[in-house]
Amino acid sequence: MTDSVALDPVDLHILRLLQNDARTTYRDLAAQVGVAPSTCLDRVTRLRRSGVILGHQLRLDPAKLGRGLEALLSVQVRPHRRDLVGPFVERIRALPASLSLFHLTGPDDFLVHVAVAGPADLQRLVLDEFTARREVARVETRLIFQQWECGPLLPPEAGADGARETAADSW
Amino acid sequence: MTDSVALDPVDLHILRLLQNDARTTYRDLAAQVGVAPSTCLDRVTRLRRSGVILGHQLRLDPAKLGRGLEALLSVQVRPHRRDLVGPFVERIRALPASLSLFHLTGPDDFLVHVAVAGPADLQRLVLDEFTARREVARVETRLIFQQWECGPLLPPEAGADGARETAADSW
DNA sequence: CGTGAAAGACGATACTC
DNA sequence: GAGTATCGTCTTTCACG
Repeated sequence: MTDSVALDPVDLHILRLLQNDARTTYRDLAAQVGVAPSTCLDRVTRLRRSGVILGHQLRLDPAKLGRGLEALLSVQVRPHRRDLVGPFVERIRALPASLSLFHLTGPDDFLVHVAVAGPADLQRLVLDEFTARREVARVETRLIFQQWECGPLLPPEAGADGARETAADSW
Repeated sequence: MTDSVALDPVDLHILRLLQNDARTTYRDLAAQVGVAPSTCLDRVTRLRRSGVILGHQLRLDPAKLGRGLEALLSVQVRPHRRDLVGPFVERIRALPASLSLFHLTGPDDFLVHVAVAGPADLQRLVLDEFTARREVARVETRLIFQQWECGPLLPPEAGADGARETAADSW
């Protein structure tokens, strides 16, 4: 289930192109990769079935939707027990302001990425939805100035090596 | 540019459906929304031009690509000057391990979401790409146990209200 | 601004090497 | 596993309401 999947250069090329534009047609894909369209379709189908491709997502601009202020909330849930954590997670996920939620190691248990209309909404969110809950011991709010998506996700060995295995040298 | 865009119920319905599956055909979209396929195409084209829809992205499973370990790195860049911050951002974005990068308020200036093969790679990443740089004053590493994507992003007033304006009451 | 039909393009399958 | 041909379906355009 969580096993790494064997990917050949054709798969990688396809993935790289699809990450630039997930709506590229199989014809264009085939032309750029240098194989037949049916091969592309076959590869993509296989990648979907094997779970490498989880789905297609629409990227929206929060600011254009009237959510110009984004923030990260570090949250301590105490006591950190399953019967409190489960409902907490579901509650946070259901908030319209929530974009994504992380369960982390370290002093703060959760990190919540939220998008709101402005400072007043953020204050209301923190007070009404977080600190108002008994299991929330602490909330630390950090505003997001700017945000960057990074290069396409590719296997570690993709590039030009294969020499290192588990990085057991370099000491 | 960063202005909020006026969206009618048809736009919102389309956005909600496309966020579930960005590859829904205009035909299915039309059937569910209750308008003609060509109208759907027109709306989506308009939403792309107005910048509400930034693009279509492929969601991949990092674990299936041999990147089973994800982490968040809080980074202090000191001194926090433009001539140091700019190159730092570009360097981090270019790392294969980087997924996304945030510039934040608070004691830690940046948060980096990374995906690596395992603990050894994470250690190497922190030592070679972060603490080795002179402008990086501090790095705090937190592992990601689990991660959730939250509900579709929609305008604040979408739902059932319109009563609150700037939340100036409730005190 | 939305609709409906027509033309071109695309995705998916079957067949062949 | 990869390429070619084909059919059914979808996307996209355009004139019209």
